[in-house]
Amino acid sequence: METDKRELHERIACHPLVTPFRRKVYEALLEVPRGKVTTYGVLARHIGCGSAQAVGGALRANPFAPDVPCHRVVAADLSSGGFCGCRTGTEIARKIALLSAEGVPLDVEGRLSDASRVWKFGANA
DNA sequence: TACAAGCAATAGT
DNA sequence: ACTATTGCTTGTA
Repeated sequence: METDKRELHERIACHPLVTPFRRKVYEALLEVPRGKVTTYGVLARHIGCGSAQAVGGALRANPFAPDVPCHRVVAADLSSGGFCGCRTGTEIARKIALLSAEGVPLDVEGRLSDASRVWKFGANA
């Protein structure tokens, strides 16, 4: 039994710091199934934005973590990217652990071992 | 309201 | 490896 997604969506909509753009980012992120990841670029493109940095900026201030699985977002290079505003450190180790617990194989460097684990919106598995 | 700087990135040189 | 580009957020004037 999982959390009511609708409630989470309403929670997002009610948040004062959440702009329409951020909301798109979070909702798109919720479309990524467990055991899969996505990249900043793909996610940005999916929400109609050409800047992955904008996505990064939105996730950096993600007030819904880990309800919004920001840890399922990696860089196009398959590197871990960042987590909770940190690009390296204990937080990243936490991100790796979370992904590993979801069935996503990560290298000891925090890199994705299998590129096919990347979720492309519309390209089903 | 207007302007400038920065960001968990990516692509191209 | 480095620079340029990208769209959005935040802070300051």
